[in-house]
Amino acid sequence: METCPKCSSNTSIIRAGMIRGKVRYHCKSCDFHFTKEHPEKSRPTKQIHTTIKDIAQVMGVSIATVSRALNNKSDISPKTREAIQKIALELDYNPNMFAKGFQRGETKTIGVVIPNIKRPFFAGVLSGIQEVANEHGYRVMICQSNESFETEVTNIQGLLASHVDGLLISHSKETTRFNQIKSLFDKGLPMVHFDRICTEVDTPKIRQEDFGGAYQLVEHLIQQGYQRIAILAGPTELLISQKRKEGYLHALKKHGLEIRPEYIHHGDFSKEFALASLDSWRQLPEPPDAIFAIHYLNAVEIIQYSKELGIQIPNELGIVGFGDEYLAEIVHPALTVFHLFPQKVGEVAAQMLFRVIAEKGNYKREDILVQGKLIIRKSSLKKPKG
Amino acid sequence: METCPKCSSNTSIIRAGMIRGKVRYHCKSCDFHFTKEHPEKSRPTKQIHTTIKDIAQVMGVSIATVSRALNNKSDISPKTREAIQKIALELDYNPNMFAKGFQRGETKTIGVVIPNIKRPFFAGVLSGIQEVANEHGYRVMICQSNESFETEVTNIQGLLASHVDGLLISHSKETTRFNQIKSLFDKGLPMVHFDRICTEVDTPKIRQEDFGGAYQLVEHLIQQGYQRIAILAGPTELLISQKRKEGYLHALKKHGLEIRPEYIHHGDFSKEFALASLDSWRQLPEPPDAIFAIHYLNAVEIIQYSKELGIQIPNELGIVGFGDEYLAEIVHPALTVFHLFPQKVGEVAAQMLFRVIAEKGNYKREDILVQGKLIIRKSSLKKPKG
DNA sequence: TATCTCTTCGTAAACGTTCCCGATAGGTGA
DNA sequence: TCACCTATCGGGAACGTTTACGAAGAGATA
Repeated sequence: METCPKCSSNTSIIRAGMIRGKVRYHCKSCDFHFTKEHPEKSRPTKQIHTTIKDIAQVMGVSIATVSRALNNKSDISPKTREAIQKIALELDYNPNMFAKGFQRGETKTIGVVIPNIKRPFFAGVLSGIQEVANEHGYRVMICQSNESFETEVTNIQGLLASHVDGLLISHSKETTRFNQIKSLFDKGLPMVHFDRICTEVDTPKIRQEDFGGAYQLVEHLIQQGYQRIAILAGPTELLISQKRKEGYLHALKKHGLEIRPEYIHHGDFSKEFALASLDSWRQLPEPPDAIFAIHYLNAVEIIQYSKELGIQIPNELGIVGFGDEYLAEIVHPALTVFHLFPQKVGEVAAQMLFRVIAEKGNYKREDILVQGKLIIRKSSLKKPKG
Repeated sequence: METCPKCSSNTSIIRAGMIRGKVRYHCKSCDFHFTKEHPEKSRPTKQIHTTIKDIAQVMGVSIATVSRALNNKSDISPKTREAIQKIALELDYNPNMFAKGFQRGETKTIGVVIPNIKRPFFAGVLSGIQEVANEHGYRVMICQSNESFETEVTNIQGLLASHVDGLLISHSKETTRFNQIKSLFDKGLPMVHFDRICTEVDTPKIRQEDFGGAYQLVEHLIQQGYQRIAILAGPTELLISQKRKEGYLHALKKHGLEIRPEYIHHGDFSKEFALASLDSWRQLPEPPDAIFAIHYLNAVEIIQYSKELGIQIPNELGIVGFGDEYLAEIVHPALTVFHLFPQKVGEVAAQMLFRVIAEKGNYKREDILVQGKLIIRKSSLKKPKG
């Protein structure tokens, strides 16, 4: 016969069914339900983290005092403060950012959404972001969309669940609907766009000198005496694609050159696309005498392929591109590029985000253009140098 | 005269000093201290996140029920569950991972410590880690040490404060003391080392085929007829440096070639180091006729510099390297490399970490060697191909 | 009707931290 | 001695979530 844990009676106990696999009892005299308990109380889990509670226990003070000591707050005597800090050091305490963030409503973490880490541009951006974030005492959470809209949405969802304090976004190629981030923006989540920006939301935007760079590259080609300049552009939807094409068109117009639609190819940056474009251009009655590739890899691929085909660079064909410096230097002939500063983009973007976070919504929106630099090498030097 | 909020007396109130800028009172009749309160109760902060409490309020049920519904637990009727899930969707709810992690003691976040994101190898590793982490529903927090021991320690400290569930580490060049991670390991924090591993702690280690790759590269050089093979190694402390050198030495020994100390240069992977090494080797009475650079960038730099110096590659000087495929293909002459699979390394490392996490300490430690692949190109082809 | 059963829901504690507010001790000046 | 003061400490609520366990009710069985 069982005993009621409440009134200690053992005469008025009846069985009252099963619950969660255990027998349930009912004490009629005090009207109390209960189950048999199992005497299992082992907590063998090794404790990885020291808490302020541990410190409080050791010191014989309250957790409030420990908190004050560790955060250098007032209302505490220097002696106590130092003693606690010493113990904290000894016990190898470090604060649980989760609990901290949880209670203060901020997590000291920012989220970054990019298409692909492996692309040197984004790796550089990340490096810049990291640096600035570290200076501000923030951690960085990174997600890749792999150019998939769906993944991007899921990623942002995940970052949001982790309660990031802010978001740095560079959209995937696929992304054309922005209701998700629009709603986040409306809710007041600090966000900054960079590179692959989105014009439909009123966030600060960090961009590279796409228009100006393209303009400078094409103008350089024209000054070198090239007349029939083709452009190997990216996907039509991509903003950098549009901007760089605009720079290209503007340079042509400015210098009175004809714009020929057959010289304008849009593609997906793949090697196949680049080579096929070159093939098709060569079959024109008037093939281009220079190519502006908005992606440096395509430019490099064109150079390699031209060598295979026996095309003389830069005399028969001038080539310029956007982007990465190192590879451009290595290829033969070295590639004239408009060099961008990925790390700088990351730094500027992160700094902007921290401004937005600090100013709590009432910031003045601002767009920033990170300057690039024209680097002239042999792939476009038709004239003798000088 | 003030009124005591406890006994409502207003005759026995005396001032009792100041506290936190406010006047303090003392009621003598009920022995109660109090301050004047300021009637400020505004909460204008826009709410970014919906909580289960919000849902519970809307539905008129308890938060426990909401939690059960959203986590597909038992003890709930299908009708209620569906209704709650519908509301949750409408209210755009997503769970606060912080609170969740906080209460369950796990954060669904892993930390990664690497020397530098910008290096293609690590970018590739990260990409692999990300992918596997996503599959497991984990988020990734990344830190760069920038090859600084101090930064590395701080980073790990920070990740720990964020209560990551596990750690993936590739050490900086500087790191020679491992007491920090040793103590973490002893506390039971799941950890996996990759690439720049640490032999002093009994963690699972993911390595690349350093020894085997170096052996294959050098053997290939020997088979091509090169006799005086030099090695451009990295810092002595670095394990990959040691392993690759061992492979080099083993190949020489196996084929009966003399080991010449003057052919072995240790450095910091910098361009200056590579060029200076080539200069110094050329001044030897018997300069090397082939160079094995354990870092592909050094190999590429040697190729470029050799061209400047008018050295014929591969006839006068054969060159082979470790690493990145794309750049190796682009350079002229194309570089023979032992290709590694960074993404694979990341995937394997992450998978291993999740195994460790899942098996809660009682896992069997295992080291994994991620296979590489010898890719022969022109920079080492002395003999006509075939 | 008395006893037993199962389903479904609510209550409350716990996680680690911060912060508001009151408590207490020891002063000072009249 | 009484009114007043300051410095320093503790108690406890709050943050969002999960979960152990009890409550309530309906139905089944005797």
